[in-house]
Amino acid sequence: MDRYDPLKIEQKWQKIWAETKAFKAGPIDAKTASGDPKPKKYLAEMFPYPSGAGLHVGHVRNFTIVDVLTRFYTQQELNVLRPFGYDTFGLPAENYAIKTGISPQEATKTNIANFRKQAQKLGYAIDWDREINTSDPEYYKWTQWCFLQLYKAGLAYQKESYQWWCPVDKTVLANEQVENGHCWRCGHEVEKKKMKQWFFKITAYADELLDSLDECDWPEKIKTMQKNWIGRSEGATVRFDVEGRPDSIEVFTTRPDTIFGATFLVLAPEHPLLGDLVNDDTREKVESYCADALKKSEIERQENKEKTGVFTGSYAINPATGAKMPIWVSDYVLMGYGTGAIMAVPAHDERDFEFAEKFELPIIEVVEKPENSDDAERCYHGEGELVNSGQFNGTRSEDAREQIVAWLEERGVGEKKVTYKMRDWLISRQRYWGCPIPVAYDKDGNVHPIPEDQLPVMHPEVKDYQPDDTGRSPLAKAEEWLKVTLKDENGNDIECTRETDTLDGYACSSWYLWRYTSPHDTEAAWDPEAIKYWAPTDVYVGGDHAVAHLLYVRFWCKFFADQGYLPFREPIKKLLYNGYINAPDGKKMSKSKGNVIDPLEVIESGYGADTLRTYEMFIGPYDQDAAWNTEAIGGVYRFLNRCWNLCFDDALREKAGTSSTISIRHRVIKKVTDDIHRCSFNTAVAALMEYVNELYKVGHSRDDIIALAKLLKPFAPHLASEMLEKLGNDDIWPEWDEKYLVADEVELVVQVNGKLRGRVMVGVDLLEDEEKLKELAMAEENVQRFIANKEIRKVIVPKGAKLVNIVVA
RNA sequence: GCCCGGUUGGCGGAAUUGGUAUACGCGUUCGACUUAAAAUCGAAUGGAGAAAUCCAUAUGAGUUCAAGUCUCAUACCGGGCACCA
Repeated sequence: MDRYDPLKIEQKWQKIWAETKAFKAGPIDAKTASGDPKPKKYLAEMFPYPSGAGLHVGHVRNFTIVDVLTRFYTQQELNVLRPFGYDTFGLPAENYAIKTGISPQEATKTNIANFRKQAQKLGYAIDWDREINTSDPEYYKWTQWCFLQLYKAGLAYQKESYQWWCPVDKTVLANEQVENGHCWRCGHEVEKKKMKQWFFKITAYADELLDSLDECDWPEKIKTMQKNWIGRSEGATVRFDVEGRPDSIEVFTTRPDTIFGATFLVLAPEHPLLGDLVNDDTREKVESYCADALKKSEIERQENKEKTGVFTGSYAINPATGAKMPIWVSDYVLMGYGTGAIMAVPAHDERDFEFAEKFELPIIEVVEKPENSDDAERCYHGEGELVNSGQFNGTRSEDAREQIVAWLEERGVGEKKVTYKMRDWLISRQRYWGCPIPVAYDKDGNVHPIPEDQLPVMHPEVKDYQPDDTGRSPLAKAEEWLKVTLKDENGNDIECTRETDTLDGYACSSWYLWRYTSPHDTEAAWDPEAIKYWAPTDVYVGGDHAVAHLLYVRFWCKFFADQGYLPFREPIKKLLYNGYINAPDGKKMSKSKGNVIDPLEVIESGYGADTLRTYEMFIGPYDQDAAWNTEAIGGVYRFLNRCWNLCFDDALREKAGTSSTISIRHRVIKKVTDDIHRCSFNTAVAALMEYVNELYKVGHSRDDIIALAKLLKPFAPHLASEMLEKLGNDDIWPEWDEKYLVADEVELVVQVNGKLRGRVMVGVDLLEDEEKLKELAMAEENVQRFIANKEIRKVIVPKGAKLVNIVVA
């Protein structure tokens, strides 16, 4: 007998799969044997950024989950689409180019080739004819087309404002790319810089993005994160007249019920009206305060939570009370949220309270604290009856909210308003290695979109990829490329200069799931027929981008549905968010710590891809983090060896027929099928191990081994293929028959007062006979010891539990 | 601070609907094979106890015939958000 030699058989099957294009998705009009349209499954992982370091064990976990499901559904004879691609635009390739002089195009090509080779070594069931790459002009031509559709619909627009700027990467960043005040790529502290930039109006879909989360079969954790990110809050805007001036200041509040307690206003340092509110005494102080606030990094603003601020010199009038309210400026009010101005109610808001205490401003209680509430609380922000609130005294604060807004509306000084924390998506990047934004500007600075028939706008060749502090990307150095002649509506030439910024990489990944359905279409971004059949994606697997990518795809989906390009409004039916694999020491793997496990090394050390794949599925629940265990992987290798021996070792085969295994076979078929359906991959592998252990003990038939190979195939496809070849069998997913799952006799558990006291074997036919079960249970020897001479209060026989509980006094 | 998760043997974890806690794997121990070792195969393995049995799912209460699972409180660990008015 040959020994199990994973490297040999894996090479053999990978070659066969590549040559036969074994995982090519079926046509969209595929039919079943009975002539009905063939049901489809569309599965994908979050496509990787192909770094120079190659695949890591995290990729392997992510891709293997998709692979197990892909092979499972394929074996069930569904029409399965499982494509693969590369998210190739981005900073690492560009920084590499700066360092080495190797162009991003070159480096990307090399890295893709490496990733492809590695993915093939893992035996993934990928339809390789559908490979895509976001930096391929054939792909980004259509990214630019998407941009133009958003532009035409008014959802791509330019705005000059303060933006997050990373001084190291020398580019602006979206809110979603700033983590705790630091750049998500290089980790450097970000700054605010006033620039004119392109945005996508994701806020236009804020409500739908929030509401339709309910339809998504996604982890609650991710849905909650998205809900918090969108941050919808209902309240009102109220206008406060400025004393002695024609201006009024608009504020946003979620607590209009507390307006009688508003004793001062606070404006953000960036507020445009500030200049008008200062007088000769205060001008200098306010200006220097604002200048300081703008200079401070967001980190500094957050670290120092002690309230600071300056009085502007002006007063506003409270529209509810008519009282005079000083207007202050402070950096605890943010320009980007609401109106950039607040009415301060120190009696009922922690931050306003702190501010009022520090600057000795009046505090007026307007909501009565219930008697049973916590006394330690210095300012009460719960609900209660209104006091000091004129005609609203005695009203519950919950009810007063509506009533007071209605009253303000009547008087024309306020109205209901909903605000969101989510801002529009900033998409300009001052970098070379991104998708060029397909617009140009005439000499007056007017925007002219590049006509669709002139796409793609390709990258110019440049020698120097180094960005600088000018706020213009390296594309600005390609003088010839910059010039473009466009036509106006009368057909006259307009001399224009191209946009030099590139698109945020997240734009490229916002539509790739649809491109996969017709990846080589030269007429459209995606083929309407293909999209109708394949999309939306049935299962999408990844472990990152909870609020960035996963929000952006949903936004684009809704937009293109509105434009008539997509027949659905949610792009991903089921999302599996997998956990990380940490180093054996439990810490994050990182090059600098030297604790990185290289999957290719694991394979080539002799374990092979099947062991690696199966181990990563067995390591724990897919959605939890796990630590690599260099010894435990040996257990999985031993298991696959035992599978091999069952099939190829003649000595073991002789044990066949010594026992009937039909019941355990049907039980494992059911268990593994159920477990894969509920994505409990670790217990599916455990069930297979248990099955093999049993077969070793009691012997086995040929059918037992066929079932084993079929059930094993999603996890260890090479080994399973080798086994099925030897057995001369297909790989169609086995079915179980309920009638084999019930044994003739079952063990009845007997409890006395809930404690296990005895076991009785009873015939299956007796399970329905409650009286007989009670009788048998009470007759058991050990049970007798516990119930003799005791009053029996109750005997419980739960349905289907194979258990009797005797309750005695 | 607020919002989510989580806490089960020496370790990773299982227990899907409230019904036999600790499946499966690692590690450890013993045995077989071997001159020996590795590999492989077999057995044992929550704690205490000679045994009957008792005690164990972070801690404390509660509901129930029955709780790892449900309820309340506390502690600890992880994640997300964080001056969002």
